[in-house]
Amino acid sequence: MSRDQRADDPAALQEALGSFVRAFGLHQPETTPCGRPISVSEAHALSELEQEGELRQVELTRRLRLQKSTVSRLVGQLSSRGWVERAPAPDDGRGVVLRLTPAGQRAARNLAEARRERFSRLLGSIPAHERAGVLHALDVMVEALDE
Amino acid sequence: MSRDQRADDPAALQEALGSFVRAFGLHQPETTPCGRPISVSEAHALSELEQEGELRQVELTRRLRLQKSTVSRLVGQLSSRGWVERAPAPDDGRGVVLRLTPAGQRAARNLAEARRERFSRLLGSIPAHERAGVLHALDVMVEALDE
DNA sequence: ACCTTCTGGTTGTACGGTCGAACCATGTCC
DNA sequence: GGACATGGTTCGACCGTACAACCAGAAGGT
Repeated sequence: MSRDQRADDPAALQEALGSFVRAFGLHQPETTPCGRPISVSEAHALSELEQEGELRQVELTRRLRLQKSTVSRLVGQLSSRGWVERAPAPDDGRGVVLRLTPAGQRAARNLAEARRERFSRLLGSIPAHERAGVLHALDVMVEALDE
Repeated sequence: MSRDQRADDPAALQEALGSFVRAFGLHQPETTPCGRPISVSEAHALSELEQEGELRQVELTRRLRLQKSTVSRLVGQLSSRGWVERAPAPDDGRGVVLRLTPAGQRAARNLAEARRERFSRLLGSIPAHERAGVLHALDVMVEALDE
């Protein structure tokens, strides 16, 4: 099948993506694909917080694309694990600022390490000269999905 | 961070993939990304059955990467919607052979159509000069996963 | 033949992530 | 200052999934 024909057959893309999602275990969101006893959403939250240092809860909601109620509970779980601190936002009396505790930073690093191993294997299966293109393509798709 | 550094960092891949999964709404498995009142797993099951015509239940379990109990219930739901028929396997007294009913075939076609539209819109949001690259990147990833 | 083990399916139970709605407090705008 | 919008929390419900127990049929060895 030629390249142009494939571009006109979006179902093939869905097929491939569906297989990918299942192969990665993403259909079971309560365990991370890396085998850690932590949910996918929690892992993403940890990752965002580690990267940003501080994050407004509403911003986390936006990035995770969840309802605010869900994020509230999610943060509550992370907090009761001792991984996240909530502080009142200095510039907005309604807001909450989230930050990782030292224990949370350790957890995030451990998680990142497990993730790194898992994805190293996947990345290793991608020819080196294709890697940048794959990453760029995923960025492009996310951007497209936001419109 | 330069492009090459990023390309060799598995965390970047995870980042990109995580964003994509969330942007696509896959973190909410009880509604299909196409906005249909049908779960992602049901959609996949329908798709597999449409493609294969007939499928042993155990084979569906394998393809969907679910537990057999989950698939049993899943099939029960599709059956009570009148979309799937169960018949005893001719060569194995334990087995169950699944097949789409006419209504199920219609549902599968409708679903495929909705999916097509969704992906067409997605493709439409991707700058034309990026499309070939994105399609190619997806191919590469699927290939990498099959190893 | 018989016993054991494996395999495909079903049912019961529990868990957990997500949403929507109701509600409160605070910010914003006319 | 009143109306509306925004950030968070809590409550209730839904649903997909796993695990375990169980049953029935197949497979293989003695």
